[in-house]
Amino acid sequence: MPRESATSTLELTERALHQFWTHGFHATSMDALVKSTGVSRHGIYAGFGGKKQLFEACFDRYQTLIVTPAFGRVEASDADLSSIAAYYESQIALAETIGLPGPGCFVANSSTEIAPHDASAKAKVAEHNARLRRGFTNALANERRNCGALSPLDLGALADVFVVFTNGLWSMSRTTTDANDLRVAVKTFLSSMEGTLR
Amino acid sequence: MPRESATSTLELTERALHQFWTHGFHATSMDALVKSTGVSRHGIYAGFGGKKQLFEACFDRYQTLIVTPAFGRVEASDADLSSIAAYYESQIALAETIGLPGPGCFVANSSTEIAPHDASAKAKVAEHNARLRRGFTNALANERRNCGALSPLDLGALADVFVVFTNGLWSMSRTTTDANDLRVAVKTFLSSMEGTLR
DNA sequence: CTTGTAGCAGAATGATCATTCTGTTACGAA
DNA sequence: TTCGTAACAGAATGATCATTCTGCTACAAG
Repeated sequence: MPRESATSTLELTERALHQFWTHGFHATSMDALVKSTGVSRHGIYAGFGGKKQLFEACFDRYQTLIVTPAFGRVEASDADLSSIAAYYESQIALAETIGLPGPGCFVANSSTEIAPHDASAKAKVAEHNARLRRGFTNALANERRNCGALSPLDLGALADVFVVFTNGLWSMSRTTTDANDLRVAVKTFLSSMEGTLR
Repeated sequence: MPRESATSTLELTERALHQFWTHGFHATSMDALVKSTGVSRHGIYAGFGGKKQLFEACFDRYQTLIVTPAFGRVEASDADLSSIAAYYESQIALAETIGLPGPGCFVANSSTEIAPHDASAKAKVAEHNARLRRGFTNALANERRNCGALSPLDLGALADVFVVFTNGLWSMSRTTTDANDLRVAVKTFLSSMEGTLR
């Protein structure tokens, strides 16, 4: 319930994203969007065309607002396992700030709620997972080079394990009340993976 | 669209479960339930009280119909890591039979779609995850005993990693088209975990 | 001030959908 | 056959909600 209304398209999608993220697509009424963005129905329809289009615009907003700031370090050319650890920590800290149990991952949520019956949402989810996979592969390759391991490990397969774990982690953050549980799971997982890379 | 209508309460919930599982709660109309179960609105309301209650009954049905047959082996007193592998394989094979991308896990789906705004659904999801955790802890304890490892490993933390991975796996099965990707992720994950247990 | 325009609030519209209601049918018991 | 009952199909109800529409307001340009 912002005091001021959104003054730009970017700010509008940001506020809409917050609604969709925490309540889901179906449970977010047009009325709730009008109230939370401070923008009139007229403004929303003129700017986006409808609820569905506004929802889709939120995907891109989520990438730049949430994913990139946290996951960017994993995609950096000098990223390694510690970058992945930092990524998880920043997301857990964020979830903690918002309050646990949290809203999880907007993309993963959309994947279960919308994607089964919507091709464009499905494509956006697939693209997001591909991004994660690329980033993890990058960091894992660096890590392996750094520690001088030479075994012919399938980094792609390992990256997939990270993608699966990541999806599961945000899924768990929707029911967990204690951020420490998430931290312990991450720590345990990462030290196992570290052992595997050696 | 069954030719015959459901003749028992159990059969009714089974068919309703299929609808809710594949389409979600919101996207399953009362009309769809009437058509797919072959039971009249009157019958559904007389037997359950409403859509919501029917949905809740599906949780228990899912446990006995899907979870227990597959996860029971992990809960057996002689379970070990191979039981966990068999569990994953049976669920992947099931998803393959239904067709990928599949409906994922009914409980996890409900966790994102319903649980945020429904206490009873939230409790059922938490209970399910606790069940997974207990089962994995059991199998991991056996595995460690069998291979004679003595290091003071936190099995609970390791079990949590398995719970997270499991949630992530079913989440991925909603977008993946190739069951082999899931199998590779499982295989890679399990061999890492095996190394950790030694 | 006047006029034009952009954006607003909130009322109408129309669709969808859970729930309830109404008649009808099938069928077993007497 | 004749009740009585149970369950059916599908129409009415009422609520919710996305979308559209209708005036109104604020304000900038002249």
